[in-house]
Amino acid sequence: MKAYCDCDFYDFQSIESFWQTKWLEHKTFATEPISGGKKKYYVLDMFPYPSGAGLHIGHPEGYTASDILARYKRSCGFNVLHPMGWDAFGLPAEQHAILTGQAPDHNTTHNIEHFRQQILRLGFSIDWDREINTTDPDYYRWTQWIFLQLFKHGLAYVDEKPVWWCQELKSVLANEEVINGRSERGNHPVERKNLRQWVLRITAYADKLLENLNDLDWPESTKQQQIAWIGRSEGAEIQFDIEGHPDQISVYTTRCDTIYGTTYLVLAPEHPLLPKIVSKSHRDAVEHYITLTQQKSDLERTGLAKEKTGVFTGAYAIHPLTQRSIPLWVADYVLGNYGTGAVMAVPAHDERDFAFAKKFGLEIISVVHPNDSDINDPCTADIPFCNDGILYHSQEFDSLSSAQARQSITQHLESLGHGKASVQYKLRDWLFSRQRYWGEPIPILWVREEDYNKAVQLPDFYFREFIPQEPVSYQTAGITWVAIPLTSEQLPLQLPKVESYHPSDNGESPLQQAKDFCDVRIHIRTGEIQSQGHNEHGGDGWISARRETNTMPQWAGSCWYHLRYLSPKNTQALVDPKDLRYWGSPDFYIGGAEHAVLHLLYARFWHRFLFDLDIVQHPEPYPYLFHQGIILGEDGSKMSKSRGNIVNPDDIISAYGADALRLYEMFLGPLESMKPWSTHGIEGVSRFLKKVWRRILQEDGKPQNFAEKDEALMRSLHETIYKVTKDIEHLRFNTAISQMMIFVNEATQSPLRKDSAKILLQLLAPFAPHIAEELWHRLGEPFSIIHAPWPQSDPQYLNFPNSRIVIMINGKPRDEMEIPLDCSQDRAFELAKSREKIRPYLQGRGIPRIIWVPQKLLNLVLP
RNA sequence: GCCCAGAUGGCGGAAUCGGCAGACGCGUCGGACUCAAAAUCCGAUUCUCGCAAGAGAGUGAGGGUUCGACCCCCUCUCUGGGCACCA
Repeated sequence: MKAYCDCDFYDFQSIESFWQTKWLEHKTFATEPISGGKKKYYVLDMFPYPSGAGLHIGHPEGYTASDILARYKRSCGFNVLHPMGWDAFGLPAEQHAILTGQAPDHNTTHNIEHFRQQILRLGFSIDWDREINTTDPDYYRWTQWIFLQLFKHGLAYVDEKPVWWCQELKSVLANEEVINGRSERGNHPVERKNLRQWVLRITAYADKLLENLNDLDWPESTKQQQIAWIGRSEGAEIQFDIEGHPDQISVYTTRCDTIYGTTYLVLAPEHPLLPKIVSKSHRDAVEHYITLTQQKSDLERTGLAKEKTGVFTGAYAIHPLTQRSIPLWVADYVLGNYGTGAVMAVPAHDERDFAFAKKFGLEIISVVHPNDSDINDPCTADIPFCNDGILYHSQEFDSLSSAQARQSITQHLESLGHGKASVQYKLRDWLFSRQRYWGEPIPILWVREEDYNKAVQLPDFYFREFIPQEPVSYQTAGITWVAIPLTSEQLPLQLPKVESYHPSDNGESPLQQAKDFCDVRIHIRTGEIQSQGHNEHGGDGWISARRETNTMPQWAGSCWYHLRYLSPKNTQALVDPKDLRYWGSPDFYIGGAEHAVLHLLYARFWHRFLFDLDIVQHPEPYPYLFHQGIILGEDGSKMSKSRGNIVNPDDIISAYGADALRLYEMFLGPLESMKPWSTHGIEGVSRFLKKVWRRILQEDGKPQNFAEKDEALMRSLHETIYKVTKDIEHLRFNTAISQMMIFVNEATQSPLRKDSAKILLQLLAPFAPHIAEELWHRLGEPFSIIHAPWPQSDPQYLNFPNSRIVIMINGKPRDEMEIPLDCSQDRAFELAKSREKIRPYLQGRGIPRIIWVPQKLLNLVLP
């Protein structure tokens, strides 16, 4: 086999495919055994969803950045793990299946193959032996296993609640998947629907997820988004008695300092007490209003048109501190699923209450005024005073600050048995089931309650392994069904074959069609599962069961994939503890900012849960996270089919080569910024690569006759080593490339030693690995360039005896001079005074004030 | 409305412990090579005035601090992202 590609010009096509083949055959980027004792470095990319459209131009951006780091760290002597895999469950493959009738796994396999080929063409230093695929039963077996652990610990339950339903996708969606009343995928309208759903109790982790954010080295904006999404607020729950009624209304408020300004209460239309307390004369109006609200889409209800609506219930509550009677209203500006679904309205100090009170002519009482101004009459003001201030009209709490009053009033209410401090979150539990085919089957069997109760009494009940303390159950058609989890040995629960992938309109999954799969009988002592259709067994120990037919959402597989890369083939555990101890957390995690509250929140939740189970050692999955910026179209707008400004990576690779594409995406600008693509721009880096080629090889492809000495280049070379190294460490790839361009420009006009040329190739190798590897071998060096130790800059070439300083007059640069490094201020002034350009400024002007910054500047400030 | 990020030549972007603004690349202009073109190489390129030497202005707008501000402070405008009746 050839040692290198052996073309006489820079034939990037042949060179790139030559080295890609060689790297693959030699497993050049396979991790070393963990027993080797080397320090580890784990570089993780957000793995792609293998869509039918193939790689887009944004993929190589993040992947090149991580690859530069991976290659650099290898040269620095680290044992590097840089894996790749496929997040392959999800709607598009299923929609393709519906259109073509082909099984989704068929299409998925095809797409993965395409993605892999495209990624291979970019020359990333990936350990392909660790490739994972979330749709592989050997992978999703462990996704199901983690679900069962959640189930066992009471964190997975079934609920029948209004949920987001997308008629177009024929599936429910999580809160996080609904954007402005439309589906995150496909931008279809969504509506509320009551359905039985699996839900994960992520709210139980709200505080942990919030607190741990402090310890993460993440982009601040992403942390802020998660903080906002979790939406913790501290306040008080306050109980209001109802006139002539035994029940109490509990409200939640963060402003209990304004309680003396409460002039009415508002219940959400969904509030369970509403039908009980509404007065006879108002019943029709209230019922009509509730119906009206239910017909409204959520967009109408919470959308931009925020005209307040509502009706009086005819009932009155009693203010717990003043004993005043205050009217009870129902209005849809109060949400049923936040807080207690009821609020105390303080129109003087809340914009929404103010607007409502104005519209319906309700009373406005001001009880807080600003620290530093007179009291305005809030009844005539245009806007309420919503800031903290000083209390008045508040009995014994007058003249307290809002913050003091919140404490005192909460305590006072508590002593009266009318309230207590309370913490609320915006975060809702994670809706975890989908009525789709192409997802992980939920490994649950449903049995009748009476069968369940008998079974759990048995000492040898087979399914005890993942049983929760409180059974999970639901009722339908008068029958109560209880969930029985599969055991570890029964995983993976594989997707059954079905005739049609069409979802139904009624929220049933396509798995429902697979009768043999759904209708089974189980043996409660042996765990044996049979389909109902054949082998009529009957008899002792057998009970009939129905499979859960919902599947998991796409986010499930990506919640723990960072762990599977560590032991991708392990059949005993999701990750081998020995591998986990060695590799730990990813040292670098890069991906798009669009996952700020989806994948990144869900994965933190699952990982933290695994931490609490003692399965992982670090509470957070991704201690260090980076978002690459979006690459826009040449016109500066987002790339899209409709704009016709999409740049296809395959075309670029064919025209300029993978090295040029990699280099260009890194040269475009800071990694984290949004930046527009430019076809002219890539020609610039392509020229640079050709220039490197010509500086190292003659026209016949043989090495140049290198110089014996290149002292003149030494400073530039060592500055380049220094700057490229520092820039890689700080992910400033654009300026690293600039520095290499500067060096090559200088080396083009000056003698160059072979050793210096080799250093240049090493610095270039992480960015443009194919050309670097090719030239490296033409200079007679052994395979592979990444095994050569990273060059060190020699300080003797960076320090000079003299410094060039700027002389300024009144802050304006007028001259410069070279002086010794240790030059004193007086000496510098003497030298400056006598200079021709400076002398005229000083004549007849008295003694200047001198600003002296050693080694930088001398500023003479004239009186 | 609220939160976060940003605004620098014709274009992408450099330069932030407060110390020569415009590195590097693109584009443009001029030149070399060529019969010619491509490729390559050399030079110029923030704006205004000037033949030049040089002078003045200049980092979204306005103010402030400082000997000195793209950088720090205040106010505003615009752009991108997120949240949005969460009491």
